[in-house]
Amino acid sequence: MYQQRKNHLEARAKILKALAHPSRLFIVEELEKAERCVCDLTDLIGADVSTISKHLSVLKQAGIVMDDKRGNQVFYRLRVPCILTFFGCIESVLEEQAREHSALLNR
Amino acid sequence: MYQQRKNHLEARAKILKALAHPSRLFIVEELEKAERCVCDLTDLIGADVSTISKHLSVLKQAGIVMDDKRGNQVFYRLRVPCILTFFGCIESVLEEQAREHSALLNR
DNA sequence: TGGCTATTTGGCCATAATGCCAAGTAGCCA
DNA sequence: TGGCTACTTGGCATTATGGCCAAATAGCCA
Repeated sequence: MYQQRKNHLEARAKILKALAHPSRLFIVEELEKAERCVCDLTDLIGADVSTISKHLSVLKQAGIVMDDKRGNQVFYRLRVPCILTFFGCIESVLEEQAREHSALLNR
Repeated sequence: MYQQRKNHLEARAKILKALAHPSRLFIVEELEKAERCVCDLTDLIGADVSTISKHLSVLKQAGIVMDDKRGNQVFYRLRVPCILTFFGCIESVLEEQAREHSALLNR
């Protein structure tokens, strides 16, 4: 595997890794609707604030979200608009799995 | 967070997690071109066969690839055709990062 | 300034992921 | 059958992740 390709794959993997957590997916879905402060997301998810803050840091690190401090709140929003279409593919994996599963049941 | 939504997010996260590794991304890209046996992928990636086999098992577990034993070789191929468009979005995250980076440099 | 709220960071523990080697399984072919 | 190749699985060490609590930081407002 050439080094350049390897670097590229690592960069992609990093982004996918950042998305690969239920709470972070939830955050991304919420941010598709509107920007949110950490406190909103914390309430919605129901984990410790520090946990949510760390999730947001992972998403920010990966370039998926950006933050904006206003007063003593920090608002987060998506940096890129395409995450939705992105998920379309994951859905089709899930549907395929469902089909497979029901095919097994109906045998 | 409702239980149903939580389950759905967990299912999505599982798929993303399966993709979130350089070698597994490489495998998916190779399988976009054509089916491959484990030995081909092992040569291309240059890790231990057992490592590749485990990566393939992760992808299979996630419903991304399927296998087909022919003779004493096992051929893998993609189960879903959309992975490419999927990556388009990751690319735009990467491009955005690059823009950001060069903006910082040129300041 | 002091107290309050919002957020981040450090520390710690439990659990999961990665990768190698070694051992096991399965199919071919002489 | 025996030996070879292809692959998978178990075991183990190392490292990364996820979550909480506690402490630190930052901005408001009285």
